[in-house]
Amino acid sequence: MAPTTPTLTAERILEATEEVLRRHGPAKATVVDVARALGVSHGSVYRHFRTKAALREAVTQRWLDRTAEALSGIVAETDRDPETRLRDWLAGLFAAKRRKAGADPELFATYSVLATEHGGVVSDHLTELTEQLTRIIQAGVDTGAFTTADPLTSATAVFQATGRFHDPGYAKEWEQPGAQGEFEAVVDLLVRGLRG
Amino acid sequence: MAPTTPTLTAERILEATEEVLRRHGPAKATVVDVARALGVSHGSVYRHFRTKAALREAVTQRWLDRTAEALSGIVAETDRDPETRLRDWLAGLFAAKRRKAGADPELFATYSVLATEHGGVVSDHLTELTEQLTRIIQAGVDTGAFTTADPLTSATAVFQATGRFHDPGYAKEWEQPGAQGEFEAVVDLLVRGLRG
DNA sequence: CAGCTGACAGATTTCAATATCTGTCATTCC
DNA sequence: GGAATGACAGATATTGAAATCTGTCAGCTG
Repeated sequence: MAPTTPTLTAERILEATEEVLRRHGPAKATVVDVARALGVSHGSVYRHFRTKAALREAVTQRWLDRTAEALSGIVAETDRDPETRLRDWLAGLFAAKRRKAGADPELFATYSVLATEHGGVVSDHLTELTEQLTRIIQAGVDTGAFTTADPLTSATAVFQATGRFHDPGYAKEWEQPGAQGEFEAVVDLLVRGLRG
Repeated sequence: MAPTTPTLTAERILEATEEVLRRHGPAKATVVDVARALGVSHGSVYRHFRTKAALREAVTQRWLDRTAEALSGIVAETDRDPETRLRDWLAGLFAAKRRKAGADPELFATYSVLATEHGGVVSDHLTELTEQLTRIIQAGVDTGAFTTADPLTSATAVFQATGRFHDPGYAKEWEQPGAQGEFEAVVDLLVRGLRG
């Protein structure tokens, strides 16, 4: 059959939006640009997303969800030692962020701007990650590896204490020589604290 | 004797600069404004500071030095228990930052901008604070309260892990309900880790 | 008729002319 | 004579008019 125009879906729009953001940056990426990239009028984009802000929010959520999903595997490996899983989870988060920031700094900076624009989805993302951490710490309490009165409080503390190694605001420092060692020192201290 | 025009000193210029920054903000504060506030020509200001950047850097350093000096007292109290001093030092840093940010948010935001403009003095400031922390932790190792292979590494880890409670970038969150509790949870975890 | 288009009003951004500022230095003032 | 001034050139910031964008919707198209 002859090549037919693919249907305009939300997913295709999000892909085009990411591409436009990569090319133009957050300040200059317009809905008209996205429509042009798809070969449709900008009115069609508004059929799928009520506002430009909603479109940007959706593309931001998509990006954050990828990170959360990549880490959820470690949470699910309930046969493995909780302390090792905790270390792997934190190292995985740091490595993923550092890799993204290093591989395409401009796109990373763009998503950092989008994230500050859409506090709501970021907040949900952080809640999701803290939940994952809570499950690993709870597993450690169950095996006796960790001691804590409240796994959620401890998970929040661990997540916040490692903020320097996952908060995009610190991205510049992730490539500096001492960063990996500093990360390990913080994790060691926190793990020792959890062992109680 | 009759009231005479006070001599134009670097200190008077720094005071006027802070006032101009408070009034106009970092983007609109000019050297001409500072000179006008002092009733002199802007050429006279350039006699004391080579460039506008040097003037801004000096006023930034002055501000950072006040924080470091306020905390140095706790380091000097060598007769007190190191764990308590560590907790007091961290709580003092958090309280001082939170108070400044709450009392005059615009001036605080202004100094935050200046700080990012002048990485060098900030870097020195952070080194100074980490040194203070190192001395407290070393005291704890000496009394047997703390266990660590390297007090400087541990001090760096403690300082970075508490970044959310002193880095100006997080100022908005310091006034939120849970902040004090989250701070205490992080400090408890870190202190437990230091006890080893 | 479900989805797409493009003209439109109001909001936002761009751009170039204009004004202000930075940093220098020959001259003035005490 | 040491400190201060103010005119100046080049750099930076402000402003307002013109261009573009956002979001809507009546009508087109397959």
